[in-house]
Amino acid sequence: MNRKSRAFDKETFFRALADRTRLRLLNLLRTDEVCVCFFVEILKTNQPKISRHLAYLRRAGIVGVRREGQWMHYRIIQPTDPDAALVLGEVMSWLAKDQEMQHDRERLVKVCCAPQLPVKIKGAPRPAGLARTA
Amino acid sequence: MNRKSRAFDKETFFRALADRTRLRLLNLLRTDEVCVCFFVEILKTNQPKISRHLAYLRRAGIVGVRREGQWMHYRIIQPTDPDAALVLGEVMSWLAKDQEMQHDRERLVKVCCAPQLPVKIKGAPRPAGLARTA
DNA sequence: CTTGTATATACGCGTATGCGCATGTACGGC
DNA sequence: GCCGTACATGCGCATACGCGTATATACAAG
Repeated sequence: MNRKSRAFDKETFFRALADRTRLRLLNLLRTDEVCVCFFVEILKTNQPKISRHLAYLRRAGIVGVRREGQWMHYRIIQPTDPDAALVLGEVMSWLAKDQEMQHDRERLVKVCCAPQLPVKIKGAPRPAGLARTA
Repeated sequence: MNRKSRAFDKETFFRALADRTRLRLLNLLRTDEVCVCFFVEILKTNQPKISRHLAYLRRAGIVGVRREGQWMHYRIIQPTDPDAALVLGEVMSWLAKDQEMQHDRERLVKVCCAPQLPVKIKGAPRPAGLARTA
């Protein structure tokens, strides 16, 4: 094996997509990197749950992370396997048509574009280019 | 709900793809309908295992069945959700590039085009248009 | 109606998965 | 050094999954 695992694991890839919470996370990542605390706020769940699902997506080679101080910014990355990347692209477009997914994104825009962030994430760095993608 | 379930279940769909045995079954179905007994022969496993995985794929809306006497012919069907159909198409092309999958198909061609079928499936109806797709 | 073949399903088991809760780790500010 | 915040991970539990074995169902032939 090289730095990456030798053959892209299709089972792990699809299993990563086979969970509603993970699909909702991916949907929120469609256009921006997003900080963990926003996921917690938008999906209205506890933080360990979010972190574990993000870790799963990371192990599957679907998302990457960037640290900024104490905040972790997650983003979608191109899977090493180009066919996986193709499939993932289709999946993302699919998600964009889902009603619950659209609702999630509206909430994300509303929260992070508001003049005041909610108390629980008062200092968090906001996603960059959201408003026009709703 | 109508005849079909109202909203296509993405979780079930992806979970159906998150298993190597099921991916191998789909790969063997890429160009033809195939009878259960051939799966048992090609994947070299027991029959209940095959039937259960096929049932899973059927519940996920990915394959359909046709009865011919005592034989059951499985085939890939278009998922009711057009985006699922798109994704499935990409996945099938992806499988076509996988080495183990290619090997499976070679074995299928070799078995079903041989002058004599193996003893265990001596009377089984063979898939139709295989030889040129190998 | 009985037997044989092809396929589906029930059962029991070991293991994996997702969860909430508690704790560990990494960073910033003092 | 200390403490507080953001995030990750360990633990215990309930549930789901895949498996092999045994059994049930559906059809064909006699």
